[in-house]
Amino acid sequence: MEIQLQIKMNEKLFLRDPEQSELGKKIILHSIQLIHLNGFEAFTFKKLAEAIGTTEAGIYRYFENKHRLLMYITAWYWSWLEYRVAFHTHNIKDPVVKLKMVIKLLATTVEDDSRTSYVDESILHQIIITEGSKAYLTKRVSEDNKDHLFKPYKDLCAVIGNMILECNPQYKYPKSLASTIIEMAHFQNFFMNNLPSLTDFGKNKDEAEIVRFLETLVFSSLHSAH
Amino acid sequence: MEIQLQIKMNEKLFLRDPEQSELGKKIILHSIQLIHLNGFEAFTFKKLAEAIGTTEAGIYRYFENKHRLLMYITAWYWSWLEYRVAFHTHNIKDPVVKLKMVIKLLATTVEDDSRTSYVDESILHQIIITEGSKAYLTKRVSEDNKDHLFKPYKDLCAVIGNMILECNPQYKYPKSLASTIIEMAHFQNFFMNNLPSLTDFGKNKDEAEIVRFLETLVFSSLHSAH
DNA sequence: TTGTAAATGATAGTAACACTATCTTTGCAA
DNA sequence: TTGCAAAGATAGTGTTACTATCATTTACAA
Repeated sequence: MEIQLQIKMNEKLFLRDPEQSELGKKIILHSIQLIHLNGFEAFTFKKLAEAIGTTEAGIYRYFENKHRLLMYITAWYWSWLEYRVAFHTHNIKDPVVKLKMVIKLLATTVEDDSRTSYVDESILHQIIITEGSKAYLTKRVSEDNKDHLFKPYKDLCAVIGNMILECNPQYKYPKSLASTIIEMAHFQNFFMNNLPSLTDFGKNKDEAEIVRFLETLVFSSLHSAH
Repeated sequence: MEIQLQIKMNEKLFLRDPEQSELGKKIILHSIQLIHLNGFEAFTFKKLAEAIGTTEAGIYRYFENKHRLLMYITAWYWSWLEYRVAFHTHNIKDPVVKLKMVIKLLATTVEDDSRTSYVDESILHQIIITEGSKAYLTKRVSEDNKDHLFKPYKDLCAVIGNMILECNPQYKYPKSLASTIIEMAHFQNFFMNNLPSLTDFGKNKDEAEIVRFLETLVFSSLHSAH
């Protein structure tokens, strides 16, 4: 049984849909690899074009600029994660169990999903950790937000926020707690690997510890009488 | 009584110490303003030189490149904040009260400190929220870390981590909780103002609510039996 | 089979950016 | 007054971030 997973992306993220052509898929595949290799700052369309075997102009037909490409990639990631969350929490009734699953999905290394041939999810996860927040930490956030370019992130946050409310309908900050879980799942991972003294996981560098930290953080908030 | 506040900076952050000359101080003052105005990506040494009334070459005598200048500014901010934390928690014995003070200092708009003539702290606070994490979200983190360029941030984190342990010596993740407080104080502020649906503060846009959110987050963790 | 349009390839060019080099002037101190 | 560091002035280089144009291939439809 061969299933293809296709994610519908906001059309404002691209000039030409990269999923609709070989060149487009190559752009996604190689940009993820190159950003992972050199970091987003050193990543250029010229290098990307060389890696693919096309020219700069070819890339520009798909993406306005490299920041838009980053936004596309991050949006894709959050959409894919929301799908995974839906899949893995399906049929689970206990909201606590669901929330634990979400934390695990967020904070644990992912394996490449063979149903998406042109995206390597394990590398993607790595670059979202380091580069993901650069998608919105700009002067253009509000404009981009009006074009709904961050919708996948916000949707995921809303899903998690609702689970939090299921756990404790009285809890006052479901959305902020949700965005905290999302961001910290990534930042604690980055710190663990790069600035370990900002975490308590430096010795073992074990993602499972991040999961435990987030679980205590979340569930003591939700169970407390505040 | 006129007191000057001087912060000793790591010498690897600059080529020539900006605090030791008029031009240097102008570079700091105007770079903060320009980054605040246009964002870090659009900020260039040429624009900075024009704003100051000098040339690009003049700036390059002080800072290797604009990323180093950002690192200098953020390091300065964290040092200043650590000083403020020390000042405002001095003579307070109750660690819970101390920790609440820290959260307030982190999450609340600061006023310009008149003892530092060449730094406008209220603008500085704003740019650290948006640009601060770009100082370390790079491929060079580990190298830069070896040169101790993030020491002020790590020191602050350690100070907060110790307060956390004072509150509850059994708590397992003092450093991760500390870095979570620091990052979330800023990110929730950014989200509140730019992507409000990621928070529960969108309506009032009131920093006091961020403080309350962080307090419940922190103290339910510290008081719980986990 | 040919016609047509879309996608791609190939090449060129521009303005801005990120530097580096060099030479001159200024200020101030021994 | 000489000497030296800081700053000013000017120029230049390679790269980046795009835009434009025209030729070639492909795909499918008449």
